[in-house]
Amino acid sequence: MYYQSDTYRAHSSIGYLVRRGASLMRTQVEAAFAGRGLTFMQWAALLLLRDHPAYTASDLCRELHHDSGALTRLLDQLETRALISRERRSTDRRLVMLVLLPAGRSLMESLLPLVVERMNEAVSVFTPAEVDTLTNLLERLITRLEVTEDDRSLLLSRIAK
Amino acid sequence: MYYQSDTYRAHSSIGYLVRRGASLMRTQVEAAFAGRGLTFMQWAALLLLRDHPAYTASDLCRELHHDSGALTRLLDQLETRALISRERRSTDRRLVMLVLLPAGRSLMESLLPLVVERMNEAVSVFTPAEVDTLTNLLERLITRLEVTEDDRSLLLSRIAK
DNA sequence: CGGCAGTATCTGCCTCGGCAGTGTATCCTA
DNA sequence: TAGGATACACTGCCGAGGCAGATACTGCCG
Repeated sequence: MYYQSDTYRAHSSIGYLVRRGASLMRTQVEAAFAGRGLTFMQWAALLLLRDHPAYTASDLCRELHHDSGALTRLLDQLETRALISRERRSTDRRLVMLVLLPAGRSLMESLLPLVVERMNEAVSVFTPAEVDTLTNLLERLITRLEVTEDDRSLLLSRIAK
Repeated sequence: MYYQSDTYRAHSSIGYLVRRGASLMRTQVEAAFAGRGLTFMQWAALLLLRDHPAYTASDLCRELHHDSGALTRLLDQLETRALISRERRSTDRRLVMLVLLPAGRSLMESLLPLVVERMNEAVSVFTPAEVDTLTNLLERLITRLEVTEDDRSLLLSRIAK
């Protein structure tokens, strides 16, 4: 039992800190886009599509842990700007293959150094070992929370039946 | 330089991890409210008001690092539910003093153990020392990012003049 | 072949929060 | 002491994302 009810304060709780940190990191990354009008999630989608040319929309949804409805609209915007294209796969017409178009790739690659620079500024107060530690702790926290989330949705689906 | 452009991957970046963690923590905390219809931010506001009875709206805004417009609406909801009350201070009529009403206090205190339990579940994969480390690293990250944010807004206000 | 379950994508609806602007009160300074 | 600067709370507007349901497609099993 790390936290106790009678000494629990918002500002020293992981819940508050991680939320505040996420908000600041988002601002930090989006500042690197400098008027190019990308959101953090759009950026993340482009980055994943570069490394995984064979992704479908649901792959992306799963990897980003993003709402499927929100993802559809996000892809609409990227497609309108001709950064990606959608293509129904002929063998399974439910699937939409996503392709990073040249414009999308070049935009992504021109922004990447700027984003990396911002990220390095953010972690510039840490030693490399500390960044490793922080990364590791966050990964373990996420893994832990995903397990309980799965339990919960499993439970809900069982109740539904 | 911790991150490099040619090896940068979304999933191992602090930016992605902290965002994902914040989303999961929010879900985790709100699950503890079990149909009582509180949001994470409303909860945080009630918690701060318990510890600081003399807060004004702008105090809360500053402590929560929350948008002032969003905070006004959040307080509207809490006031409608008779959890808090607003009172204009007579000596400085710009200020709105916030008071945690008995209903708000009892709701907060009945939920607190549940929230603390959820938080403890979240950090149950860590040793106490590791939670300390994570807390410390997040606090330093936040401090670092707040500095650059201040620089930026200072710059913007200078440009405006 | 027909129905049924499961999956992928998309749409409508709603809430939350960011941003810019408004009105009012107070402070500061010439 | 008048007038501008600042602070505080609030409002309108808009975009992002969560949730539930609709639609389209596939695969399975009788």
